[in-house]
Amino acid sequence: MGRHSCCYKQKLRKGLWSPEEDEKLLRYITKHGHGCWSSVPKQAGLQRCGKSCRLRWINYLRPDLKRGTFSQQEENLIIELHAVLGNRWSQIAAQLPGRTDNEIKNLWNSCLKKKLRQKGIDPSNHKPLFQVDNQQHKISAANTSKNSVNASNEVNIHKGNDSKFDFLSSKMNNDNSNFITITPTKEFFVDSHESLITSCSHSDSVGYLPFQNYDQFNDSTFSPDQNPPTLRFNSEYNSTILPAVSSTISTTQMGFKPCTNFLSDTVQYREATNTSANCGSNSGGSIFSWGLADCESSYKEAQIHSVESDAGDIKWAEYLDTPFLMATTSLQTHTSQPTYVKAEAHYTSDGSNPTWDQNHKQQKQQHQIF
DNA sequence: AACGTGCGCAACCGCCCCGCG
DNA sequence: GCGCGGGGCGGTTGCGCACGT
Repeated sequence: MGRHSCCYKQKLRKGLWSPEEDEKLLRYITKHGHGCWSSVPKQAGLQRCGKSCRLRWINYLRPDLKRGTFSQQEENLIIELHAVLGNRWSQIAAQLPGRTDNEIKNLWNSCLKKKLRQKGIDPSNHKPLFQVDNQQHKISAANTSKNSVNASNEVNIHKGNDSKFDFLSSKMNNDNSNFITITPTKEFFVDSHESLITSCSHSDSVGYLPFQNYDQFNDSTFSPDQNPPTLRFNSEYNSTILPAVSSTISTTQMGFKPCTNFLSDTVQYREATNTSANCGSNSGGSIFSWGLADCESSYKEAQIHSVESDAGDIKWAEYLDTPFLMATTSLQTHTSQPTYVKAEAHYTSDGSNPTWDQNHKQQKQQHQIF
């Protein structure tokens, strides 16, 4: 642990790299590749430690690096990814071609955190700052609850003051259980644009229902070729979402919608998702894939089917590795039968618009999702 | 012009993980 | 199983620049 042995060696330069050093390192790696980093400085004739060389190469000399300021799309994407991945800068950077983890980390610490706070968002958990107080309130309520609810089913509910949401009524159950019953007074959506239910299961991520941005709330009827797809829960359900309170995180799994979209105004958000789509196509999938669900391009087929396993069984890694969008949420009906919905959006690199899989109608009937 | 302040960025530090002997 | 070294990552620092007073 601690310092690497190379750092103890004498006469090793530290600090800023000179153009001559850059030139030496660049020339060496271009010709020989880096191989074992610890041997690079010696071979390249540099008075640096291997780690320093590696860092310099990765963060500055690499030929595929993108220079210049971050675009709005990139910033939005970083925010969304951070909501999912937390401070896993290398994983975030992996989704932004030409950007380094260091660059993204710097941007986050110097700029994005500030922006989020200005928008009233806690950058550490992507929740509205005022919700922290509410959350504490709910935790107290939870402590009095007799019910024990699997964390994998937890979801926080934030009902904004926005009058647009009077189609939903919610109340705490009278029996002190930690449920909030949501009774849609008209059709109740899980919408790929607005994410009525959102969030992710990542350990540090906090999910909630971002009701703040419902300008585009879509109450149109679902159509197979609707673009983008909209998931809608049957209005006949008086749905209970489990549970209303959580001491830590919400883990209802909703892969296709990171919980940060409300940060951006609609235009920005659409731009961001389009970027995701493009990147997803370029990278052949991975984490961008679920972002594709929000996009209006780049994925071709989509299908909805139920998930047999518990929501908690769905590993976050699946979101990261799968080439598909996966949107999973749990919704417990009055019959106490959880309904898990998993949406997969298959995309292709040709940028064509998505279409729903042909059998989705049958599936939606079977599971009474729509 | 001089000074103070804030900010962005490059680089370092410290730790963890993993492979190897 | 253990120690060591390399690679990698996230957190932090400090330099240099821009800007305001």
